[in-house]
Amino acid sequence: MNNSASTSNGSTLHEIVRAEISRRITTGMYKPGDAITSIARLAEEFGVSSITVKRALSDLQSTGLLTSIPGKGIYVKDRFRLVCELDVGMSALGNIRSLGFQPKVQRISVTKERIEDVTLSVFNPPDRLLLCVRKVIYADEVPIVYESSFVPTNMSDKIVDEFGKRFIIDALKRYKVAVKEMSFIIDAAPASQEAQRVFSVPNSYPTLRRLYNLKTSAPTMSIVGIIESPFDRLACSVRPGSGRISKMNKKK
Amino acid sequence: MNNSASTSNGSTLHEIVRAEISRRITTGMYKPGDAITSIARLAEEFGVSSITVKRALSDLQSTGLLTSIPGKGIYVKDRFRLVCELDVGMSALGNIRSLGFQPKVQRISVTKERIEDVTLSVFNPPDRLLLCVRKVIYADEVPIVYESSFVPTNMSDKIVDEFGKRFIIDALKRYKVAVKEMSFIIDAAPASQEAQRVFSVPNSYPTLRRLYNLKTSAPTMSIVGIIESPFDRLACSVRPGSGRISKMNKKK
DNA sequence: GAGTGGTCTAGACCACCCT
DNA sequence: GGGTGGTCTAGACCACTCC
Repeated sequence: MNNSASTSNGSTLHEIVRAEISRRITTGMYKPGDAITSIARLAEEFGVSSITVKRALSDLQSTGLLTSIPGKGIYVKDRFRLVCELDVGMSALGNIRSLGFQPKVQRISVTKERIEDVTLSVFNPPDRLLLCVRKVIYADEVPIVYESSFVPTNMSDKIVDEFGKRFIIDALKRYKVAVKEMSFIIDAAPASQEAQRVFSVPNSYPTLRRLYNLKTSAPTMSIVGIIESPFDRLACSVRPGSGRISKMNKKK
Repeated sequence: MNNSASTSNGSTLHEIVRAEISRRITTGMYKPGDAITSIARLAEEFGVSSITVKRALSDLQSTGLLTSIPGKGIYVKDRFRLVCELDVGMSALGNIRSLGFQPKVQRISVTKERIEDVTLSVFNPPDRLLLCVRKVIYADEVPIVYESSFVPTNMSDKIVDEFGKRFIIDALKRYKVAVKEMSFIIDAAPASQEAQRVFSVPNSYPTLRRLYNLKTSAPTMSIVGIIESPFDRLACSVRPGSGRISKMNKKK
């Protein structure tokens, strides 16, 4: 390549190309929303094969810097991320709005199915047919959340209908259902197949997940679910209660 | 391919191959620790080019199912994940031990540097030279945590030395430094360059991160840092204080 | 030396978008 | 029709491991 050594020492060609494109993004030469130079041009410019450029750009899509639209070009992604408190993380609609974004909820499906996702088994959910509500939440038309929630089949239709319109917690609140207990597991994971479609991200795209288990009284029931978000669109803030700090390391 | 339609309908060839290999792992035909059939053999078996097989296997490495050792073969990864409470998440050594794993801490480096990572800027850290302690924590010789912590340069050498041997919180505790305040941001992110080396994972591998900000009294200081873990090795459990649930949705 | 995974290339084909 | 990204292929080369 004519751009000798340029940025960062990645030994391989596609690493060098990746670093250079990455540099052009961070320095603002390629701006968010813009299409970058086409693969063919880049291959010519760098003096490498087009496949090597494709490899570099593919990696940059996996790391969230670029996104491609087949037939059009490869674009620099907008860079904004919401940070929401975990406590209200499940009722982030107000949170989204207060941050200056326009929230939107779109129900994907309401089905009856068994829980197959193994990660939810940490909550020991019932192994029977449950009502599954799936929805997507947008901020300014950008999808930031994909949620699947599992509720008992005898749940009132009215409440289930609400589930598709807002976060579970909000829906329960509207119907005065008291939440008795609530636990979370937070983890990261490659985007699920559905999430890949919804978020337009490639196979191994990192996502932040919140798995939850709610227990309500009056009526008594257990609700579990998964909230999945692209890593570059949402983060959680947590401020452990100060009382807990002193309890730390009490194990065994 | 002779294995007609096999599993899951991915339209493209490498998706079909990926699904089939994935199936062989989940059904136990390829077992954790085992080497899978070589690329050349798979290409022959499926009747596709070796590059297509490589693509499929590469994707499976990105999703944590496989790991490769150049010159030897491609192996099925062991599947175990620690779930630790966020409160004690930073002093997980006892946690690791109580789960039946042998913990080990390895100090990587102690340097003086400015904070460059933009994600830490949410904590408004001081923009001056800080002491940076980097370390890796293992469970049964498997690296599960890569931590970078930034402390004031006037920190006592003895304490800094402790930082390299245990979690920050534990080190402070040992020296009776009181933690006044503590806040976390939890997010996901593609593995950083150093994490890729430490964890032997590819470029876009999903990791779970805990960014923290500690404020201590006697002496008064601010400590920030990042804890990075492979998504398939660690998750966090959080149980919001029950008092907080009632406060939910109070926004605006 | 045979086998392995990883990189790189040249070139073909397709589906798509925009005139 | 010309440009774009995405898939697939055949084949070459390298560094590595194991015997």
